[in-house]
Amino acid sequence: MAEKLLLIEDDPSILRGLQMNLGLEGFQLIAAHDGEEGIEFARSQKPDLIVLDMMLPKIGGIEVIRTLRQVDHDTPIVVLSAKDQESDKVLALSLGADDYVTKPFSVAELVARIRAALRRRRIHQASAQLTFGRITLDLEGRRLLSDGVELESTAREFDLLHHFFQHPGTVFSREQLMQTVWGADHFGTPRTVDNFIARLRSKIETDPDHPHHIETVRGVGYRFNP
Amino acid sequence: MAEKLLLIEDDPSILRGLQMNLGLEGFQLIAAHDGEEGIEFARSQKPDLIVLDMMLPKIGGIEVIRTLRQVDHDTPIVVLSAKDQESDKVLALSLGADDYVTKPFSVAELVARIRAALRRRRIHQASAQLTFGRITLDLEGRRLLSDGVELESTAREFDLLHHFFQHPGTVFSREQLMQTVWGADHFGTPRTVDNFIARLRSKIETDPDHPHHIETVRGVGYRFNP
DNA sequence: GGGGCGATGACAGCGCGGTGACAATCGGGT
DNA sequence: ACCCGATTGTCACCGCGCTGTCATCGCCCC
Repeated sequence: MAEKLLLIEDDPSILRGLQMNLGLEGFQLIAAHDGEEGIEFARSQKPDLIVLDMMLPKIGGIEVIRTLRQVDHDTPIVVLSAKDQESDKVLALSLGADDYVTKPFSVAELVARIRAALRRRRIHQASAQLTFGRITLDLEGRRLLSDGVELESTAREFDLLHHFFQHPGTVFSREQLMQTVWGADHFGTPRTVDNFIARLRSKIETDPDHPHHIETVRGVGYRFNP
Repeated sequence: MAEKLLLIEDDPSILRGLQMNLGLEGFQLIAAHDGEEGIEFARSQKPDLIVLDMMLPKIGGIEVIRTLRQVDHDTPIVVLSAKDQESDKVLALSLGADDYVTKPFSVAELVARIRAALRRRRIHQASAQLTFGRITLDLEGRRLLSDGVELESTAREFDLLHHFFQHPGTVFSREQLMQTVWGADHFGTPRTVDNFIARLRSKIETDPDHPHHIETVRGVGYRFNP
């Protein structure tokens, strides 16, 4: 366990957010602040996966991927980039990046992609499913199943429920959920969380008026019960 | 409460500054003047967090981190260093330091990072439960359990009992409880405390008329007995 | 027996969460 | 490029239950 990730990210605030969130996810982290450092650490530290921001001072992200892939074809690379850089995306993937997340991104999505990339690379046979009660999350297909039959769920709904499934029994404030599911750089009212909770309840709860799985903790936030 | 910090700092003037400022923040302080002393005190004194200056005589900061992490992977380490030592920074973090502050630093920033590191560790700790007798507080789920079955409890009730659990056997005046549980900026009558004590007693005491856990100390306040 | 302190039940205010409607945004298809 | 539907996010209003205060009663200690 305890996969070692190399984060190549020059923006200190995003870096801190990543370190905190990915740290909580149980990853061991190494941080590089520009492309040069990134290449150096990729060689010296042998990370299990590299998270690379395309917007870098000095050497650009494309150049970093090219250099890395000259000596190492195996370590998965997950790329972060602004959403309008479509050309970068294609180029990065063709150079050997494994996956691509556009900013602003939710930590849940990033984590999902990191885990997926790690899983793909290893022959790690862990079940790509999380099940509590009659509800199952198919992580690979990003599908929500109840008793094996699919329930329609949107991206946010899935991410939110995924986060709850990863931390059953723990209370989260609306602010915490905003941070981890919507992303550290997202700004919005806490009320939005309520709405998605309501939508999830209407789908997964047997009796949405008396929810069992997603419980309200008054004055604090919400808790997921298995 | 009163977290114990170990300061490893050879410069006497910086050390004095840290002692004064961090002392005022309510931390308990231990000072080591070089790396050897630091390692020794880290082992003997079991501090809650270590503040480490990278510029040290004899053994360097990197070496100190490496040595500390061989036996102890948990105690957070916050590193101080001159701002141009970028490589040290990354190396320190990859060796297991938790956070990094560059000199010249503001005390406010250092304090913020210390508190963040302490909080992160507390969250990360597995056993988020406090148990006395048949009563258990599940801190992650914010649940109050008696013999393992959940008792309904409101936010305030939980916070108040949580405070008692953290200081068993200590008498608190109503004013102190108001300050710590309700918050320093809260204004209200001391009678409110009585009410919440009564509500807690009715829930957790076997015989609420002759309370055992939450004892009245006439003329003073209340005390929690395990 | 008296004074003072704590216990407790009642109650009013309001803060908090639930929810439906709507606006903004995204994305896919033609 | 345009349109249309789905998704996402915000707002406002409603209703409930927590919270805090008061008044009264009881009890302990002097």
